Amino acid sequence: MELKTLRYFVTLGEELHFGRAARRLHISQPPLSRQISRLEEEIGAKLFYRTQRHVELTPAGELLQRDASAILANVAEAMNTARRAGRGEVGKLSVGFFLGATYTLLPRILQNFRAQHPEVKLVLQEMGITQVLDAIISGEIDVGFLRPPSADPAVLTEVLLREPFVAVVPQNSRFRTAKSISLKDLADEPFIMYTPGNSILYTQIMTACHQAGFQPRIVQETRRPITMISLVRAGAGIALVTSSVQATGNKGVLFRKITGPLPMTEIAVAWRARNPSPLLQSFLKVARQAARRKSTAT
Amino acid sequence: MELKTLRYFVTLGEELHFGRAARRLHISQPPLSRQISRLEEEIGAKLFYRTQRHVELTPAGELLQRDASAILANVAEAMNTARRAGRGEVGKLSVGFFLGATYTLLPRILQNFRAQHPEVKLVLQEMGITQVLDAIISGEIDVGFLRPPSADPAVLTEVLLREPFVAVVPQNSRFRTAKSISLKDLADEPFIMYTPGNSILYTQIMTACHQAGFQPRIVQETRRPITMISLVRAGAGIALVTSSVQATGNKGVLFRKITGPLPMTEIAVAWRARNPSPLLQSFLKVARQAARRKSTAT
DNA sequence: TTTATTGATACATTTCATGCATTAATCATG
DNA sequence: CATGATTAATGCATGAAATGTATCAATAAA
Repeated sequence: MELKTLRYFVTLGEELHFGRAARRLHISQPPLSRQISRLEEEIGAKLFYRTQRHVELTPAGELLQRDASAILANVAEAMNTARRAGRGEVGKLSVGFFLGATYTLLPRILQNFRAQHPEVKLVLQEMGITQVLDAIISGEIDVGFLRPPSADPAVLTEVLLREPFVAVVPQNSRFRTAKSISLKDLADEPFIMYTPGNSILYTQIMTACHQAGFQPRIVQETRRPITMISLVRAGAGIALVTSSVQATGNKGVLFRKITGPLPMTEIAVAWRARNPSPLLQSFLKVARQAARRKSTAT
Repeated sequence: MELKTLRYFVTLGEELHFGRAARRLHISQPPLSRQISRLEEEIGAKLFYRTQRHVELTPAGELLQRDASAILANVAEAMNTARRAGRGEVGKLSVGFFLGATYTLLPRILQNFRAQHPEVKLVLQEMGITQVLDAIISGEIDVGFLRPPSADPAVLTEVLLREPFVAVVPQNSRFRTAKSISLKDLADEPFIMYTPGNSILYTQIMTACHQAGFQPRIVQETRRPITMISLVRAGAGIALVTSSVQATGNKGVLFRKITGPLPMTEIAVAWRARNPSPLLQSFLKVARQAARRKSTAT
């Protein structure tokens, strides 16, 4: 049983005339006759009542006519779906990310990607930076956001965003009139700090303070920048956070630029090497575009 | 796009190994490679990631895999349905009948037919005898029940049942002790009669009375034997009905055999000549069987 | 480095649908 | 009633397309 036969059958079922049907199919009449009778033989039932003057569908033919049309439509649709999937227009993409990517970068990327690929299902998972790397390697996610460096050679990374640290100070702070703050001016301030565990930021800040010649006095530790800001607002001390955190709102606190030895922190997108999925490529393209626009905007 | 190609694709998608898949398909490996790449070309997207060591489905391939399996299953099912329809095991059959067939004959036929062909949809329509004939000719129904004769040569009929008339008399009738009644004994009784219009029974009864030497005194006319019985019960007169009407129940009235010139009435099944539908043939077969058993039972 | 495995390619072969010519059967027309 | 036209089926030669055998290229394992 081949689709060609079904197409012949459906056309003949519509025309009910071997000559006309053959013409519509761009073949001559004899092969159509042959194919139809071969089909009838294969099914083991007459599909057309035919005299030399009249062609009509049998009950069996009528049933098959309906089914065959549906099948042909399904085939066409399946091919179309596969074609679009090949161009990265449909499918599923799993994305893993750490908290720091959620402030400005990720929302923009997701928004653009959804606009360009409305039929792609995005599966989003928040996780720690190290978990992002593991998930990429294990194949649990197709693409992830993390802070470089990532050691694994099977994972490719590309820095999307470089952002400075900013100081978070209370509204009544002595820094409230300053446009920027030198890092060593903070030497005597109580610090609200990232948890040392899985945060590269902790290392960056501690190193920078060391270079500036002091050891920060840490009064509180937390993973979440939002919590830091709340604590600053409550007067517990000052904090250093990445610039993008400002996007979450700044009621009750002030953000100030930092001068001194603090490096920029980086957010990178990462994916499994040898993953030629067109969806992944599309996603990376959108991510790069969004990052470019974001960078200029900052 | 042909089903053969889809079958190759599905098998390869299951095996993920050209050699094994080819073996399962009873072909050698090269044609499989060719067919798959031809399919990829046609769709315009890679369906497998393949190195010389590993074969894996692409996202597009995975989608098509699902669709293709479903399509192949649908094709198999469609062929099966058509095959069974060819044997008269599935489909639709429209049956038209007149009131008189509904007492004993039709229920038995339908019950047997439904038991033997559970997947055949029966469309039932009650109509007058003349309408049955018209509906057969027009193709509105496939098979009908009527009282012969039917004039049309395009319609074949076959008598299924011959039944006598019986007299319906009130319980307090002077005939209550009689085992049978001679037709001419009814000469002075008030008659409850079929409507002359479309009832052959009217003609039969009137003719018989005439032969018996009297003109019945008609006090009431109705189409429905049930109504006649009600009227008899109410004391309006006596009636002559076909024997099978007794099956509807006889509370309050008595049924008595008639002797005399009254002929049997016939119920026939009728169908369009040149209707080779296997369903029709099955139905006729069941009808004949049911009629034979019914006849002996009466 | 060697050997085995696996998918792709080259070419001859076979299979099978197709087209042309013709036949048989039915319907319309004079 | 006979003739011609129409339509589906059949016979036969042709051609296209899939198949099989042999082979190559690339990778992984020993």
